[in-house]
Amino acid sequence: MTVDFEKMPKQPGRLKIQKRADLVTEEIKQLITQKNLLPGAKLPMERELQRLFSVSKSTIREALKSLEVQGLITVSTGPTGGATIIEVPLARTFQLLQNYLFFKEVSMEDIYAARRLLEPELAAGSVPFLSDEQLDALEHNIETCQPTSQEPSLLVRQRQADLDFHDILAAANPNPFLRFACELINEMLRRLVVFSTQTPPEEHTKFGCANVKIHAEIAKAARARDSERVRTLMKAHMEEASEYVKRLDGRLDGRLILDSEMAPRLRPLS
Amino acid sequence: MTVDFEKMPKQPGRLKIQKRADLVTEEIKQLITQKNLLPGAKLPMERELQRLFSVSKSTIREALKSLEVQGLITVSTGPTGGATIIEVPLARTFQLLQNYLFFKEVSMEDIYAARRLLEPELAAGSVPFLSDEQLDALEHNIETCQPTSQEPSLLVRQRQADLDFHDILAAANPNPFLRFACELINEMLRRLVVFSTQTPPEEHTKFGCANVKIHAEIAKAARARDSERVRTLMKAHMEEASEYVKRLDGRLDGRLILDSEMAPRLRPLS
DNA sequence: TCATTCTATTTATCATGATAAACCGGATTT
DNA sequence: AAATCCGGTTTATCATGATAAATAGAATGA
Repeated sequence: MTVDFEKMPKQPGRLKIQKRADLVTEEIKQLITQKNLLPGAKLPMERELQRLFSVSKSTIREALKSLEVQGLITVSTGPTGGATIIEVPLARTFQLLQNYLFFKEVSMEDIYAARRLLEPELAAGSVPFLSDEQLDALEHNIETCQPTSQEPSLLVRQRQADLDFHDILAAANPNPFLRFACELINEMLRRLVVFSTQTPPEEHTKFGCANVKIHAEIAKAARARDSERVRTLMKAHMEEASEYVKRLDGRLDGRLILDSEMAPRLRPLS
Repeated sequence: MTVDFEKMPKQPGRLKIQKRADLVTEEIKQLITQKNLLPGAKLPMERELQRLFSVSKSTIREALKSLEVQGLITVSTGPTGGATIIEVPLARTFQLLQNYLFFKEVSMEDIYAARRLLEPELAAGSVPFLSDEQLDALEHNIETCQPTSQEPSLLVRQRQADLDFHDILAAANPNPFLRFACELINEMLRRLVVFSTQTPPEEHTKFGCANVKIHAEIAKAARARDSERVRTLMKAHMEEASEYVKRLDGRLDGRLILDSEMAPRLRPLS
């Protein structure tokens, strides 16, 4: 169990010497993989981990911090406290991914190029798996989305609710990878899209109305379990939305996402 | 600049009290966003950061470790050492993403469902931007892929090279989001696919031959700058590959990716 | 029964070194 | 000119507490 700290003094080759904390992090990861530790399982307490890997307090704390940042554990105080394995939260993954995209200058067109391809397939694939509650939620969401006012804050809320519709569909899809991709796109649109303040609010309202209309059709087709119609409608929806966003001068706000922004993410669904 | 450490003693609401190290991490991130610090820029040295945020050595070290794990900085020793901002490496992002997918049981079909949608569009979009070097690389890659032997290790290498073909195409695409999605898929296939040892090697060879054949056609169409033909060919390629992988009983090895596995990732292309 | 208080446990953060290792740049030697 | 050595700087890791805060569970009281 103890780590073999072979540090060759001058390794001119590729692999750089890892820090002890990173080695310990890897050891713990291997432990998780090998012993098939599931979310909820607890790691030994700090003092024991120190003994286990023969490292000091600071080193084990850095290793735990690493795992915490990666979203693999949470650490709590008190008796029965310590590190608990958790399923990596989607929000955390999104944040880490956003770090990557921060340096890339992703445009709205870039996102929609992928969204156009994925969403129709996602929606069609979800249809057979939509529960009655989810179908209700889709219909209820449409009501919430009904554009009534042109107040700026309401327009933002409306766009949020609009994305919730797509998240409900995503939640029902059995393909975790496709689901993740679409949830990621939704999250990016939700958090990073900013519209030019110059565009007239009427345009926004028109956009909202168009969305509500096609969402209603999609919900109806979903209720009828007509996957192919859902696919067709969603395809049209994506084309249309893509055009609107372009006209409304939607841009992505390129910035790093902070943990503190992630907290209020707790929508009713999953 | 100093952090306001308002810790309300009992906040029954949602947002949990963040640790100092995490607050400092956020402060530094905001610094990066606000001052538009580019890769290569250096943060102040540890001692100064301690003063700047009024925290102890351990806390600032945890904050820096957090940023390091997120791939936003590297830390080096010596004079002119300290934290340097870097572009988040793709490999790091892939690793963090794999942490998320580790708990999700993604199947081969799941990956290919997305790949079928994305790859044809990616390839078509890359065609106008392929440099002569990249076109050469595509053609050269086909030669390397030529299945000659049925030795197991060679079969693995062949599959790797096969994926390199797709990475070359991805590298030329101007859409960073689409590019990332496809590179991620390639990386997952490269690292996590395991085939049943029972399937006869002839099948693998047949798979390899089919790939070489269609790759050659794609390369030819790319050389002719025929985007639409590339799209059509790639679509067929994806359908075919999907079938082969199913027949060869390809599975995804669900495990956590370790940093030490990431080191040898340095292919010739960007 | 239910709510409150107490207490032991464990992490969070700070403090303060000490030693080792890596590293840049300049001086020295070959 | 090139290789080597050396000194000062900075991080890496360890050591060893001390105090504070959170928490689970037991003890207590209405």
